[in-house]
Amino acid sequence: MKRDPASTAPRTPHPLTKNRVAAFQRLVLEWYRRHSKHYPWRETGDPYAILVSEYMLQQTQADRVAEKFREFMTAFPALADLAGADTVSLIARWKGLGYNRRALYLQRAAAEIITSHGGKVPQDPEVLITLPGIGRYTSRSIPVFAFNRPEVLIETNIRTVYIHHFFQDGDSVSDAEIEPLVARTIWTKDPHTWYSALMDYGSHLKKTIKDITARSSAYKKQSPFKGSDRQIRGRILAMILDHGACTFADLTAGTGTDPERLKRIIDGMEREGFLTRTGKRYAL
DNA sequence: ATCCGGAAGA
DNA sequence: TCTTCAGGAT
Repeated sequence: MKRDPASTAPRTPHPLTKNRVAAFQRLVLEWYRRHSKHYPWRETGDPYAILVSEYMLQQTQADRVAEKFREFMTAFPALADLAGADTVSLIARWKGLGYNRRALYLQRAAAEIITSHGGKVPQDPEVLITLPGIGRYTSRSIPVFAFNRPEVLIETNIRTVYIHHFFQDGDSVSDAEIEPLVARTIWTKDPHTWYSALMDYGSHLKKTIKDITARSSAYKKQSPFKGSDRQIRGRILAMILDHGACTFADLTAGTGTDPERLKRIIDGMEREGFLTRTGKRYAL
């Protein structure tokens, strides 16, 4: 059933009374008490570790991040280790997670934290959002999970919970509609636990019930990966990781890409800081 | 509104 | 084979 976009009538059927808030919190927390998953970033009090995990978790399944996170933290145990790392070992440790420029952003953020914030991960979302690779969501998720601050968080799993519970028959539900509900229902006694519970529960709902996320206005279908520029970019990075510096001819042959297109892609990667050209060879 | 990865489940 | 993923930058 489609909702009239011009309608401004609230579609939440009942006002969010204290009793209803408490009941919702009990439901989520009780579910979490029985089904909580354990992740390495839930066992640390180190804000740097939370920072790393939040970058890795952007658009990458938590179950897939867990092992990569452990390896990454072993390779770069502290902020300074990451800030001083060479690009090869950085990208090598990131390999498999996808969206590799998150690794570049993360390293630049680490450097900025050292040079401009006294080596301490900032607690204020308005400060965090100035760092590269940190947007609306991550600027709040770091304060929640590193400092247990009661910020308002909305991501795909949380969205799923609120759409399922408060917009039963709603279609194209916007984040603007969800946000006040999230704000009103935060379990302020322990925001870290609260949002962990919401995320695990939302993940479970998505596996159980079909197409909840499709009812969000934030829902978009992705463009195909096969044959895309980002597939070529992945191949370029893999080649250089495996063989070291490569010539343009190496890359055309190795990636099976016509020169004109490859040139355009390489130029982009140079601008982003993935590649440096010395003479005829491209390296990380 | 598009682009950015690549693994994993269906 | 198709879909999704603890989003962000341009």
